[in-house]
Amino acid sequence: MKPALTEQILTILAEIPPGRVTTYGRIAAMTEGATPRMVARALRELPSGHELPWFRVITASRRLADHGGADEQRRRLIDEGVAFDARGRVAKERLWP
DNA sequence: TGTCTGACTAAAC
DNA sequence: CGTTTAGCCAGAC
Repeated sequence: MKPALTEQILTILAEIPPGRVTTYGRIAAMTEGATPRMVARALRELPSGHELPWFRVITASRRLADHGGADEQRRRLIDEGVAFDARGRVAKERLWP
């Protein structure tokens, strides 16, 4: 039987390479039926202490989603070498896959 | 069961 | 490029 959507989402999340990013919609499309909102929910529900790269998930317009951890997210991406342009967008070459 | 909400998106201006 | 709008669908109440 197919794994729960949440499990599929987290499995995909764990495969995003360092220095690369992907979008809510792309992750959703890789699962068997999840929607971008479900991906967002899955990230929000992540327990603290996990080691999944939640900060490598951005919006379809390649900006950071609006949430409380956006500042930390931007910092961690920059630490990995992901740059933001003057309008706060990530270069599309950084998209994974 | 009905209504509201949200770490989203695509389309229309 | 920005703002708005409708669609989306699983949780919380």
